[in-house]
Amino acid sequence: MMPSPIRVALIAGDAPLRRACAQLLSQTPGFSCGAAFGSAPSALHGIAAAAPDVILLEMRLPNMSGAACIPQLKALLPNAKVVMLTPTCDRDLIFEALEKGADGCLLQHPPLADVLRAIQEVHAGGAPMSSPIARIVVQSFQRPRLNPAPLKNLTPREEAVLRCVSQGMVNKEIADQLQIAIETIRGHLKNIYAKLQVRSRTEAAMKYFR
Amino acid sequence: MMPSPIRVALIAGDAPLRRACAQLLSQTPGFSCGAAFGSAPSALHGIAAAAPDVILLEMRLPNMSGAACIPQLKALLPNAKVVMLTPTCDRDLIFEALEKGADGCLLQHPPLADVLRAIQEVHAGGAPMSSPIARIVVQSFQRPRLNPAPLKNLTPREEAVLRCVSQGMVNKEIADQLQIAIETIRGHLKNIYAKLQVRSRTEAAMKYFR
DNA sequence: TGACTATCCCCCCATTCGGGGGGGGGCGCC
DNA sequence: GGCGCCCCCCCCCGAATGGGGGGATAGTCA
Repeated sequence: MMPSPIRVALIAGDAPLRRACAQLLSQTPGFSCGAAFGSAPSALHGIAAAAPDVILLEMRLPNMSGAACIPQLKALLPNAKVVMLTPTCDRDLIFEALEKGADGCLLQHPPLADVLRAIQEVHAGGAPMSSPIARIVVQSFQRPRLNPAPLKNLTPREEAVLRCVSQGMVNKEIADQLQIAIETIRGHLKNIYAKLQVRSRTEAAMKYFR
Repeated sequence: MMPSPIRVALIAGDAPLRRACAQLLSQTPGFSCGAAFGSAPSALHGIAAAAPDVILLEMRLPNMSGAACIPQLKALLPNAKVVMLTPTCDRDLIFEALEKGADGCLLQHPPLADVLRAIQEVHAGGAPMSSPIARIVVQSFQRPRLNPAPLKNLTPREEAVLRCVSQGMVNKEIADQLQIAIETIRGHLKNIYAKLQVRSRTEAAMKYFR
């Protein structure tokens, strides 16, 4: 028996892209193109009726960032998955989209065939990303390793103190925890502030946990 | 003309897994299994000689977290790509690996065939991830939006104050910035502490930004 | 040996902070 | 009109904080 096709909605300002996707989806078994919109407002008005499983959303829409309307789409269709189509590998665009709730992110330029696999993948609970985008996303996790560098000149003891500070402990509690005098804590803190170029424990804690 | 095969090194404590991978790699055109190690120390000693393009690294190694030796591997072989094999979708394991510099992350249990595609992908500059892992990674970007929920009971003004606090400002600076009296800041802070169940600005800042 | 650093401890002092009161004005809802 | 909430301002007080000194010990390294 045939599984019911995945209903896909398209939101893209780029008319050729929209037509190409719609045609591809209509012609491929297992997929159906429920609706296609050229702008965010028209999509927000009409998409609920289409009840798509997956929404293909172009990043650059007229008058509006594609990412900006993800929350509204999710509000209308909490179970729909949103796959972004981005023209470039701009980090900010990608991160904005992911933060707003995108479930996947594809480069819209290259082989449209990948779109079909991505739709299946996102519908199955995955998070399809084009290779360069996945790379950017993964690298964003490594960035935090560039930060510890500046605070690597902290001595082990100072780091321990800072860790306590970043947990919200007051000096007395830190002294207690580390089994040293409170005056020592204050001494370490002075050094930490100097090395981190900050003026307060809160600032230091934020630098530590960025 | 035949492109030179991708040289792969294996580091896995799980002997059956290691054997299965090695066999698969040896038998598949375009791949070669340059070396296989059962532990981190043996790998760190012998892997340079193998000069692999891609390193398959099991997360759970005897005596050592697999992620922990990524930096050393990268130091020995700066151009090698590291693909982690994880037995579970444990968020902490995954994030640790990515932070230490892993270039990809696969579930080791299911179809080993994916491994071949992942190796090609990572070698081509991508960041292969199994679906559930990609999903976790993507969701981690949305976490920042899930956090504001608990502190959603903050009034707009309180949130503004807290944002300033989390930037390390002292009360006077906040009062300045928001153009209100310092006493008002202190008032807002009292409410913030009560709502967030904390006792200090540092604790509040950490809750706001964790 | 001396220079250097990490760790630990102590002093003083002005400022800030946290916690406890007390107000007033505005806005929306029942 | 009352009631609750938000935003704003003020008081007091003790404790914590930050910033400035000082010094002791031990280990490393050249």
